[in-house]
Amino acid sequence: MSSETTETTASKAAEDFGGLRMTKQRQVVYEVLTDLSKGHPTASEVFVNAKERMPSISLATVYNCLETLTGAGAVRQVHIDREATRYCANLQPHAHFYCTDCDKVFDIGLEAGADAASVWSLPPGCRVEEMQVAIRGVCGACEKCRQGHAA
Amino acid sequence: MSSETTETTASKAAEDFGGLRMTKQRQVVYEVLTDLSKGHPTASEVFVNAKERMPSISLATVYNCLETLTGAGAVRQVHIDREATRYCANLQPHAHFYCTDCDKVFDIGLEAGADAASVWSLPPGCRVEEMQVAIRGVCGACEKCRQGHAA
DNA sequence: AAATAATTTAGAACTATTCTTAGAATAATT
DNA sequence: AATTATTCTAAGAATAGTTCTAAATTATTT
Ligand SMILES: [Mn+2]
Ligand SMILES: [Mn+2]
Ligand SMILES: [Zn+2]
Ligand SMILES: [Zn+2]
Repeated sequence: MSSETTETTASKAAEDFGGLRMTKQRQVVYEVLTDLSKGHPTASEVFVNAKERMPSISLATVYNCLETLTGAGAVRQVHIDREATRYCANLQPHAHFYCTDCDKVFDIGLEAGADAASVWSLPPGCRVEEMQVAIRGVCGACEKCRQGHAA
Repeated sequence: MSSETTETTASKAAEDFGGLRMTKQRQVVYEVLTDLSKGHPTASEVFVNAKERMPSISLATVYNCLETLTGAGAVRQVHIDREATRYCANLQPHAHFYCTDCDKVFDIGLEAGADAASVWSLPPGCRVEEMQVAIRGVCGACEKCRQGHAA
């Protein structure tokens, strides 16, 4: 994952994203994302975590960095309804499952060999650039918990 | 446009959505939606059109009606990134294609016999309640237009 | 009709995000 | 190294979409 000669494992990857200048704050934001990626944090959540690592950083900078990293393709935005944008460092094609009970967001991988677009009858001549799949429901843990309460 | 004994074909359907009280303004909002459904209008766009049919209607009421109709399942919200919520009266399961060139939103039907969730490896035990599929790209018309310019 | 409940209206308030501007940091050039 | 040009950050103002509030209107029940 490193590109130069000496690299600590912490300040890894992140530097070769389309000739992006990797500033300290971008590094920090990116690291927060890779660390919390499974949590799909919002900008404010990233801000809280980034501030622990770099107390001087501002919310505006976090927004700037997130936008820059998104533009560079290092990070992806996740939209669930019209809630605050969440961020995800998982670049594999995947869907998002939002549990309406615990408010958590889970990555859902593609079935082996499947193509996400294949089930949709897209009109000929159009060019697909991106696909966002948001599934809302109740996750396994919460579903089990519910059955405990009732029944 | 009447509500009493005689019913025009225009003021159809809309009244039996889960015992919803079909007020004049809900009727108007619903009719705007069925008329402009293919356009996937935003709340403000619905407002503009509703005002033509009922000049007294307010934006707040349009929001209220849209929420009520959504709750009753008469209408569906469409979320494209974090842009303004759009509304769609097409209740068939379908995806949305958003053209980044002309800003239009198109309904994309399921491939015959296909199941939208089947390509995703959902964890066992979870319950799916809704699925929003947003595809962004360039539509056929705009793509053709582009080829005309360049090349 | 009177009382009660639901709905609409107009505008204020709210929230996530974007924009603006000035100054600090960094890079490139001399 | 000093100068210049460029990029980046910080702080707060501005914006857009939406939700909330309270009063007025309309519908329903008693
Ligand atoms: Mn993800
Ligand atoms: Mn639609
Ligand atoms: Zn859950
Ligand atoms: Zn187009």
